[in-house]
Amino acid sequence: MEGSCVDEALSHSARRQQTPPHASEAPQRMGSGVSAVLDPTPESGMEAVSRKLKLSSSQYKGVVPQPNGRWGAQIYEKHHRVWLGTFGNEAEAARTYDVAAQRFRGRDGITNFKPLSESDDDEAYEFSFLVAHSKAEIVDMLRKHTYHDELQQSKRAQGGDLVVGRRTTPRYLRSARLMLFDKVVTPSDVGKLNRLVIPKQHAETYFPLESGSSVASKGVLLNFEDAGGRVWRFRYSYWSSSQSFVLTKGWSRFVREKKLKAGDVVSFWRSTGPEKQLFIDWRTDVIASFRTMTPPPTVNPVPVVKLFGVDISELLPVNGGDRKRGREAELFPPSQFVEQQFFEAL
DNA sequence: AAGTGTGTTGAG
DNA sequence: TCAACACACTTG
Repeated sequence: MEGSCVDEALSHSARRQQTPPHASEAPQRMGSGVSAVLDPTPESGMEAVSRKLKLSSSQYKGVVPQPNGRWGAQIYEKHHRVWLGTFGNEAEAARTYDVAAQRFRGRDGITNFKPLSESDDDEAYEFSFLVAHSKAEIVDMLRKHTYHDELQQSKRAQGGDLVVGRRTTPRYLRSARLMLFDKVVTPSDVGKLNRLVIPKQHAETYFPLESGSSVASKGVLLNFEDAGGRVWRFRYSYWSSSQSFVLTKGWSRFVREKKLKAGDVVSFWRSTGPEKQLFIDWRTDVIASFRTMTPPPTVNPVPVVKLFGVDISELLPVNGGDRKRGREAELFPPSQFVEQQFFEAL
């Protein structure tokens, strides 16, 4: 079987991109794999013996015709073909390939249709589901045609409501998280102004305030949970004088306690669940720590140990960045950020 | 017999 | 990396 090498570490890097480009349109073509375009004569029994039936190739990537008119799906990795099963219809085989492509090649793997899930949330969820399983497991589901069911089932299993009490929510959320945006903090973001400027485009997209309303000028209080499960509350408002969106009250405390420096990166996340809970995380300025470190520098500033239950500590330098994050690292929740770190580390 | 997936090759 | 093709092997 070719499935033996399937479980190696992910081979390709994935770039973070909100909307991966689609593969070209794939207009439906009916019919079986047997090309009969100009020969509608039904093959009956014996003619097939002498006639060499030409299999019509698939319009879909990763899909190959089978002699009986069905379709096979396959993906290549490391010189080897990984067989993904056979299917009665071409598009189904193509979707199967797509799933494998995402699992094997990351978010930006070329696909026939993806993203199928129209909502970002769904897509984020599906991706975390993929990464949470080994390649072999995914391939197995695909071959047995149970992938979709298992995905749904896992959604259902997660589906329970997270009761948000007055306190912190459970720090280990199972639900997938969607990265909203990163910001490299400027000197003024960590300086005396006690505010963080949210780039306008991101502010309007992710933290909309009714423009001109009193709410906008007075601001609203937003809660963000950090990797350690601690909740930070910031005032978020619009400063008309500078025409900018800012986090004010509460921000300086975050800067102080996290020892944020200019050049560090703050990232914002949102849970994909119905609660739309917000998260904040930060990481050190990779370039700066690269410069100041004495021993062979670590590539990864976040000493993530586990990724969706998969121990990747051997793949990542554990000595971490130059500033400690303590036990927070162990508690770092599943997230696309982690996925990116993971992919990029390989 | 029907269906599946591998061996192999050559193109890109 | 990818699909085309032939055919051995498996399954019902």
